[in-house]
Amino acid sequence: MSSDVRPAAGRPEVVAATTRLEDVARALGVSGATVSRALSGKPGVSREMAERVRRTAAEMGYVANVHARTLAGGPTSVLGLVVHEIVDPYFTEIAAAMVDAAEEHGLLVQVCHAGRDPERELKQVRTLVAHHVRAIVLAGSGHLDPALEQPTAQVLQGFVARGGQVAVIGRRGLKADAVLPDNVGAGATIARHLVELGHRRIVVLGGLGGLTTVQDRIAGLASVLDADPDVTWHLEPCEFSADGATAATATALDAHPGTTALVTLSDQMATGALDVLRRRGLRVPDDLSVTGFDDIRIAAQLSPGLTTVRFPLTEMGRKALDLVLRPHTGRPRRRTVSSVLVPRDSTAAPNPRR
Amino acid sequence: MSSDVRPAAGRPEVVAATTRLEDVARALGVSGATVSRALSGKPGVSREMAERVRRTAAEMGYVANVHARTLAGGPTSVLGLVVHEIVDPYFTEIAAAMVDAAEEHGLLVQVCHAGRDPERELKQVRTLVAHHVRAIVLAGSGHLDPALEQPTAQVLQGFVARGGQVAVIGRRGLKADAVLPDNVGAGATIARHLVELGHRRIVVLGGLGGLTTVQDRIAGLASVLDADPDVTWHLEPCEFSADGATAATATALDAHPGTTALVTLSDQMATGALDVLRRRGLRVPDDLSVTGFDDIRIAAQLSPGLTTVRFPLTEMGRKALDLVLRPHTGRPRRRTVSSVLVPRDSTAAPNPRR
DNA sequence: TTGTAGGCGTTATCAA
DNA sequence: TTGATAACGCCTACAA
Repeated sequence: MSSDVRPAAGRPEVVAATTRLEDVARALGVSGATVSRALSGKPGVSREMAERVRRTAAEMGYVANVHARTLAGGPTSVLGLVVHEIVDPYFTEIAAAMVDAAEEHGLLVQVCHAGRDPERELKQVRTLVAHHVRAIVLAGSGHLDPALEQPTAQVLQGFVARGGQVAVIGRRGLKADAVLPDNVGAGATIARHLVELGHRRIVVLGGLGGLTTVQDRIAGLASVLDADPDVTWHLEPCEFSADGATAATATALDAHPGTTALVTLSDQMATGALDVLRRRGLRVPDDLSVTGFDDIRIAAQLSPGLTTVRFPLTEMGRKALDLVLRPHTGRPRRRTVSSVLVPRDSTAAPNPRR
Repeated sequence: MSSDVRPAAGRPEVVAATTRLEDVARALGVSGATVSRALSGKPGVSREMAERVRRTAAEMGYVANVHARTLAGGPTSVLGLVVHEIVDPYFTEIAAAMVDAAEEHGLLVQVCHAGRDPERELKQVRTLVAHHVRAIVLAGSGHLDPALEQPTAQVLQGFVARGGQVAVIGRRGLKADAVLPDNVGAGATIARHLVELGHRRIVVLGGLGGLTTVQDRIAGLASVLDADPDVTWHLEPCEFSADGATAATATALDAHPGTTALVTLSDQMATGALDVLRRRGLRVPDDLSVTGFDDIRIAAQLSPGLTTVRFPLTEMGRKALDLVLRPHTGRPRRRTVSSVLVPRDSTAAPNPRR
């Protein structure tokens, strides 16, 4: 007697067992191989047979077991996405774009949270690899210290070698397909905007954390600010977060009293800075102009509306998915996305009375 | 010769094959069974053996193949989360909490986006079921029309019958473990706050969309407002979104000129309303008080800070994970979470000059 | 305490 | 065009 018979049911089965490939095959009196081929649209099955199989499978409510399929070497329908901070709207918008776009392709996205910790990131990537996801997308700044990226890079390399796809967003250290926001250009844009408004004493919040994004944005700012002999600017060491900005803003205000413009390296940081200014009774932009980066959703809802440089986050997410879904083996492809200045009410010409 | 030997490497392997259980076993000179037991903390392995295995596995960067494990009957390490809108901070915070908490348990979360569309939701749930996720969490309001929920309910029932776990957040129609925000209570809280401030002419934005959350919040508001004979209030039909609020705010202002307080059913809606008021040159709270629901992160960052009722979103996410991870079979468990009034600057006593 | 062997549901490789 | 049959990598009775 075949061992392939489901547990005999003396009484009616309570637990509706999943219908398997075999069940469909037996119902049709054909082999599992045929059903498999028919269902995955592979050649080697007659038109009518394929049709019959499909119909029966549908009637029986058959859904392939993803694990069995993957184990046997079939294609995976899951994508992995690793972000630094899920609650950060910057990543949320990217993630949302990917989840949406993935759905259009019948794919699922596994979201991981690395908290800017290289070790945690490594662990997440390892997990995704173990899940045999079809592709892995890493979103968020890389680290200046290559040693921190090395282990991850190695795991990813193995993943790619085994047919996996990899793409990164906003990360230039890893040798992979990349969607790269022009952070240097964005920095220059912000700096130009402030200089044109007449600001000559500027404080930039940032530099801590060893992130390439931070470095690039600062480099862009410096390229403009350093070129103008009338401008004095200071880099106030600050973590790349709202809380970091809260702390650094207070320090900076005390250390550089003549400042007329405060540049933060992200909209998130700007919210922290605005909080402090409000508590101190300083008016924006009358007393101080403030700027951000990214143009996340809330930038427009803040009051005053935040002047910032927009990166097309949704587009970036979709582009990454696109890269990852269009396999290729040559050298890494790069999609640079540039920023657009979004002037709002948080910047103005410096107040002459100060 | 064992067929279990990896492709002989005449030259150094380029393709780093995944290390398997077997590889770890061989490295230690033990059987796969021992490694399996040691790694999954099962009894039947000596303390020191277990320790050696764990160390070696870690050194070799071994991560179990999820598909093989699941196929062999092991536990699944993936959770499914279906939310209405990923970009909505309400869901983002819940999702973040779940992803984080899941990681602590070595689990991954597959995030799905249903866009408040029952059919799309059904499809997402089906996909998750096909992926044999360990548990499915549905976050977000249910529909007033039970017929819309029925197909999903049925699929979930089959999932549970096969050992799956299900929990919902903020959804009372489905027969499953649930984390239920006290929306009625929150509505009452907001209404009481406004009445106590002295408001007598109030407009509530909401009612469209057929969502239970909306119905409950309105019921809570009504329970207080209707009880006060001095209060006149109107329900302005409005979609449950920021854009909806934008449109409805304009209409409501024109239709009910004497209004002193504008109640929106979510913080998101409040941002839409505030936008309109700002554009119309109306000051909040001097000309009009405005309230929200949920206390999502940006509520505090708006200017004026938004008066709202806080639901502990992070806690709700973790609670749902908790329910889902502590299997049980009896009747559905319910965890009700109550709200707290968060008075900020968007509400004040009505201006007597108006 | 440890090892052996069979099976989980598919896909892929051969034959037929 | 179809059908056996061997992987895929792990878990778990059962044996030792």
